[in-house]
Amino acid sequence: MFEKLTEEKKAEILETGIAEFAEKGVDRANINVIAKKAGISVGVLYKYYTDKETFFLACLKRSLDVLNSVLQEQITSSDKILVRAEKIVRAVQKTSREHTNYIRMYNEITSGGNRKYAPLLAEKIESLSATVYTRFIADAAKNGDIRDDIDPRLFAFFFDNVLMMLQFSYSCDYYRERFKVYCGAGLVDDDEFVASQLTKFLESAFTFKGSDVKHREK
Amino acid sequence: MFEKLTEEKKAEILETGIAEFAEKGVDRANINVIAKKAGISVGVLYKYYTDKETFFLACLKRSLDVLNSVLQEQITSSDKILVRAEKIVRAVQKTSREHTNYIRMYNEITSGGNRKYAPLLAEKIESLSATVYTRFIADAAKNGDIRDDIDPRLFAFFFDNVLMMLQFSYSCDYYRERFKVYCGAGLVDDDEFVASQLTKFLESAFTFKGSDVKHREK
Amino acid sequence: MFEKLTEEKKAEILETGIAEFAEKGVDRANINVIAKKAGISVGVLYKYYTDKETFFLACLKRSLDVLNSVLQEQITSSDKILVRAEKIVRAVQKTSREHTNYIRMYNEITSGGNRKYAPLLAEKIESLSATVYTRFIADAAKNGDIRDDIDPRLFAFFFDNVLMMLQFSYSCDYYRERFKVYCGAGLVDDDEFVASQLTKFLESAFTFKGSDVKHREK
Amino acid sequence: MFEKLTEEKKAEILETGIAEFAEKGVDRANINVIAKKAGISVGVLYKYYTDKETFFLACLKRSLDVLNSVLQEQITSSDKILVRAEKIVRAVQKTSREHTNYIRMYNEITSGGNRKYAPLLAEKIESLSATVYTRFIADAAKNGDIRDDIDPRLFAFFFDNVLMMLQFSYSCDYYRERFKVYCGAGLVDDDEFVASQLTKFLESAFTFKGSDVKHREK
DNA sequence: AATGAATGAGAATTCATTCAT
DNA sequence: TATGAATGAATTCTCATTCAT
Repeated sequence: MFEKLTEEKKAEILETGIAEFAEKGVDRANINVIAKKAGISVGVLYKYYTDKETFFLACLKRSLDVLNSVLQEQITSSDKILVRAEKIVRAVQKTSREHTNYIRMYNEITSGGNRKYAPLLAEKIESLSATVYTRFIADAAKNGDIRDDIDPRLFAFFFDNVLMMLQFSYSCDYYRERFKVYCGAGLVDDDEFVASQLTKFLESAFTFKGSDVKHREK
Repeated sequence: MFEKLTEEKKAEILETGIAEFAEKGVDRANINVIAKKAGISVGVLYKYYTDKETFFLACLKRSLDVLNSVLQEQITSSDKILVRAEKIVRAVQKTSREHTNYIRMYNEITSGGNRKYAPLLAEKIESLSATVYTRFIADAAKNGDIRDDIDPRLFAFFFDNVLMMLQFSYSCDYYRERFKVYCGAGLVDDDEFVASQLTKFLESAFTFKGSDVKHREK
Repeated sequence: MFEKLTEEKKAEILETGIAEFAEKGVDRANINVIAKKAGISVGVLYKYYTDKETFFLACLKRSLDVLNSVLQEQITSSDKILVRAEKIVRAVQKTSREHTNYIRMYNEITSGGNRKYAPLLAEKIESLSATVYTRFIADAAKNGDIRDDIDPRLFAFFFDNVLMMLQFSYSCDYYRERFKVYCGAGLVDDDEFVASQLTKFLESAFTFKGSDVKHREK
Repeated sequence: MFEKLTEEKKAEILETGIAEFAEKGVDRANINVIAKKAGISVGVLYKYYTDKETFFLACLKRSLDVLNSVLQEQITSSDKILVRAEKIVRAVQKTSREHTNYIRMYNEITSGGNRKYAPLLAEKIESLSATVYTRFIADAAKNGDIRDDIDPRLFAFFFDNVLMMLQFSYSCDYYRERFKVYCGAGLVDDDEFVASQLTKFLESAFTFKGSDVKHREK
C-alpha cells in the first residue's frame, strides 16, 4: 500500500476526501471530484482503496487519529478530575475551531446511513475514552474528589455525551444552529463564557451529593 | 390535496417513508421502493410531494410532531425542575423505545448532507424546548431551587444536550453501540438504573454551588 | 360524440388545447393541464378523443377550418390575379395577427415529429389552395394577364410558399426573429410597407417575361 | 474535452444524434437510444454534453455548419445576381438531396417547442445570408441589374423565404407531401424543370418594373 | 356519464467502478 | 504503474392513460 505515494501525497488525498465528505456527506460526495481535487486519477484512488466506502473509512480514520492525539494530551495529564474537565472543555473548543472537518467526519458516522459499521467503529473509537474516563471517575470517587454514589461507567458516559455535543455544536451545521437557537449567536463565539459555564455544570454534576440538597432545603 | 387518500393511507405512506429513511438515510432510501412498500405507485407519491426532498421533509415533520406531543406533556407539568427533569428522562427512555424511527429521523437531519436546511429546521424544531427550558431554569434559579450563578440559556442548552444524547443513545445505531462500549450491554436495557443515575447527574449539575466544593476540599 | 357537450364547451376545450399546443408544442403540452385549464376532467377529454394524438388532430382541424374560411373569401373573389394576390397578402397579415395560434398549429405539423401524418394531412390541407391557385394561374396565363411560359402548378406552389412563409414570419417565434434579422424590428410591424413590397415582388414574378430583360439590357 | 474521442467518433456521435433528431424530433428522440446506436454509453454522451438540450444544439450546429459551407461557395461568387440566383437554386436542390437530415435539423428549430432559442438562433443562423443577400440586392438595384423601387432587406427576405421553402419541400416530410399535392410526384424529382421555373420566378420578381405592366396592358 | 386519483412505463441523468492504453 | 475515458446500473421524476366511484 502506498508504495509509491509519498506520505505527503497520501495525506493530501485523505484531506481532500475529508473536506469533501465533511462538506457533502458520504453519499453526495463524488469520488471523481475528490480525485480531481486531489490532483490524482481515480485509478490511483481505486488502487489504494477498494471502493468509496473503504476510502471514506480511511478518511475517517485519519480524522479520528488527529482528534485522538488531542485527547491523548488530556489523558496523560495528572490533574484532578475537575481541573482536567475544564481543560478538556477548552481543548474541545480549540479542536472544534481547528479541526472542524474532522469532527464533521466523526458526526457523519453517527447518522443512519452507516449503520453497518456502527459496532466496529464504536468499539474502535470510543473504547479509549470510555476506559480512561471511567477509571478516572472511579478513582476520583474513591478519593472523595467527587461524590461516590455514582456508577463510574454511566457518569463517564454522561460526561463524554456533554463533550460530544459541545464538539458537534461548534462544528456541525445543524447543531450549530441549534446552539444559536438556545443561546443566541453571540454566545456561540464567546468561548470563555461557555467554557466557564460548562465547567460549572460538570463540576457540580460530579461533586454535589443529593443529601446536601435536602439538608439545605430544611 | 389528499382528496382521495384517507388519513390512514396518508399516515401509512409517511410511516413507510419514515421507516425507510430511518433505516437507510435520505440518500440511500429509494422512492420507488418506498412507494412499493407503501402499496402505492410512485405517481401518487409525486402527486402529493413535489420531490424526494419534500417527501423527506414531510416524513420528518410527522416524526417531530409525535416527538413534540410527548414533550408537550412534560412541558405543561407544574412540577419543580428536578422532579420534572426525572420525568423527562423517563419520558425520553419511553419515547426512545416506542418511537425509535422518529428519533432516527431527527438524527438524520443532524448529519452533514442536510446542511441546507439546518437554519430553518433548527429554528422550527428547537425553539420551543429552548424557550421552555430556559424559562424554567431561570425561574428555578430565582426561586432558589437551583444555583443562581448560571446562565439559564446555556444550562438549558446543556440540559437538552444531555437528553438529546440519551435519545440517540437508545435509538441510533452508532450511539447505541457507543452506549454499550461505555456501560456494557447490560446497562443499555436497565432503564431504571440509567434513569436514576442520570437524574443524579442532572440534579447535582443544577443544584450544587461551586463554593461548597472548595469548602469540603479543605 | 359530444352528445352532452354543448358546441360552446366543445369549442372551449379545443381552444384551450390549441393555446397549449401552440405555446408548448405537441410533445411538451400536457393533457392534464389542458383539461384543467378547460375546466373539464381528463376523463371527458379521453371520452371524446382516443388519445393525445387524436385530440391534437382535432385541435389542428379546428385551426385549419378557421384559416380555411378566411381563404375561402379570397378564393370566391373574381378579381384578376394580381389584385387578388394583394388582397391575399393583406388577408394573411390580418389572419396572422388575429389567429396567431391557429397558424402555430399549422406550423406544428410541418415539423419532424409528425412525420406519420404528413401525407394524409398535406392532402387534406393543401389540396384546395393548390387546385384553386393552379387553375387561377393557368387561366391568367391563358388570358395574358401574366406570362405564359410557366408551369401553373409550380408557380402556384411558389406563390403559396411565399404566403406560407409570410404567415409563419408573423406568427411563429423562430420565423419572426428571422424576419427581424432580415428587416429590423421596425418592418415587422409596418404591415402597409411589407404588403406593398411583397405585392410588387409577386406582381413582377408573375408578369415579367425573361426576354424583356435581355431586350432592355441592350 | 474529446481527448480520447477521435474526430471521427465525435462526428459519428453527432451524426447519429442528427439522424435521430431529424427522424423523431427533439422530444421524441431518446438519448439512450442515440447512445446505443452510436455505439457508445450514455455516460460518454453526458460527459461531452451537459444534457439532451446541449447535445441537440451541438447536432444542430454541425448541421448548420455544413449547410453554411455550401452557402459560402455561393456567396463568394462574383456573378450577377440573376446568375447567382440560379446557381443558388441548384445548390439548394443538391444540398437538399445530400443533406436531408441537416435541413430537417434546421426545420426542427422552426417549430414551437424550441421557442426559447428562437432569438439567439435566428441571429446566429440568419445574419450572414441576410447581410449578404441584402447587400447584393442593393448593389444590383444601384447598377440597374434589377428594379430599383424596392427595399433590399425585404426583397432579400422574400428571396430567402423562397429558398427556405424549397429546401424544406425537398427534405421535410410535410413540405414534401405538400410539394406533391401542388405539383404531382413527378415534378418533385424533376430538378431541372423546377430549377428553371423557379429561376424564372425569381428573375422576373427582381427585374420587372410595375409600370411596364400597365404599359403592356394598354 | 363524469370525475380525477391512481397507475407505471419510460426517459433523463448521475457516478461508482473498470480497464485499455 | 498510472491514467481518465468509458461503462451502464440505478434512480428520480413525468405524464398519457385507465378505471373505481
